[in-house]
Amino acid sequence: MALIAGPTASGKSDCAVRLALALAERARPAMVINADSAQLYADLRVISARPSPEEMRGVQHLLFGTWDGAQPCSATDWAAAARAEITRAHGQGAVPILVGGTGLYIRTLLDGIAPVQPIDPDVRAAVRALPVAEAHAALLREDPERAATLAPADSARIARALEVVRATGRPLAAWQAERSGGIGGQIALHPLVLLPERDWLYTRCDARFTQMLGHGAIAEVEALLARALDPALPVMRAIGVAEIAGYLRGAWPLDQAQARGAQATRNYAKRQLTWLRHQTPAGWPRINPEGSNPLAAFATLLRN
RNA sequence: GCCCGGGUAGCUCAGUUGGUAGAGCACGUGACUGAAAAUCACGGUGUCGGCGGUUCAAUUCCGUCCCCGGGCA
Repeated sequence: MALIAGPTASGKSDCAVRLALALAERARPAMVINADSAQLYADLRVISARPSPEEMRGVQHLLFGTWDGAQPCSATDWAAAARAEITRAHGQGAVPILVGGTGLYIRTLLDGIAPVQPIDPDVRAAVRALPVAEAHAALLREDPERAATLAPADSARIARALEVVRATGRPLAAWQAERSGGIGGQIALHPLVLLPERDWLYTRCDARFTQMLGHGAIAEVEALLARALDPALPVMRAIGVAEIAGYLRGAWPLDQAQARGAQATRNYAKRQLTWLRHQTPAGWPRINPEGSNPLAAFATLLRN
């Protein structure tokens, strides 16, 4: 299995397609599997920069736009879906090529994750309805050990820790002592991390968001808003949704929406770079995609 | 030309009854175990428009000049 990880706008989709075509030339079928938490959703074609049929160049692409926005996709959900596709590819003698920028998804697939059972929806709803300060206070009582390790403003992690103790009766740390579901030990992994230079990447982030606005992003967000989904859902929090929604409701002009969207894209790209630099095994090769040939990193895979 | 208001961090602005300054955002660095395009933590931003004067000490007071906005002519 090949893995191409990189921040937004780093050109990783194109790398994946080129690798797939190179493999096909050597009579080895290959398919691209999405490891991006936004490109997964059917509602986010333009705004997530999902590759177009032309960009796919005849290479089979899986898990792109296959998830309905009304349904949140957790890291475990994605890992299960990816595992199934990888198994099927291997069964066909094909090489799966994972592409994406969602570090937690990739880590969950390879290393597994704490086997916490699904949380009771009522418990989850109650916890998420709490203001952070109250949730933190509750966590100090119910799981003081975990509370001590979290910043009092870290709403997402505090809510997670709290829903886990409440729904399972065990603190999160107890669950996290174990990891399950990882396939990293069972596959031959050929990873590549794209670490572009900052200015180059930011310029591309800006250009990309501007381009989206001219290619149907506004209509796409309009259609998404018309579904009247829970604003807390992952689809609703994708970059560009809030920015364009503000324009549609008249809160700010289009150029503002563009500036905000580009800004959010850059901020996100920075977070991804930090993740990729430090959360990824040191042994994984890293390259600057600007001006270097990514296929060189897959020499052994292409030789076999 | 005259009268107001304003010139402080990359941006928007606060502030100092005279002891060389601060928020948000941007930016940088980092964290990351079932929402991760999420959620956080930390960090420095600096000729306080220029030049003079008063003062032990001026970003702050005074003078003058420049620039921006508004009004009057």
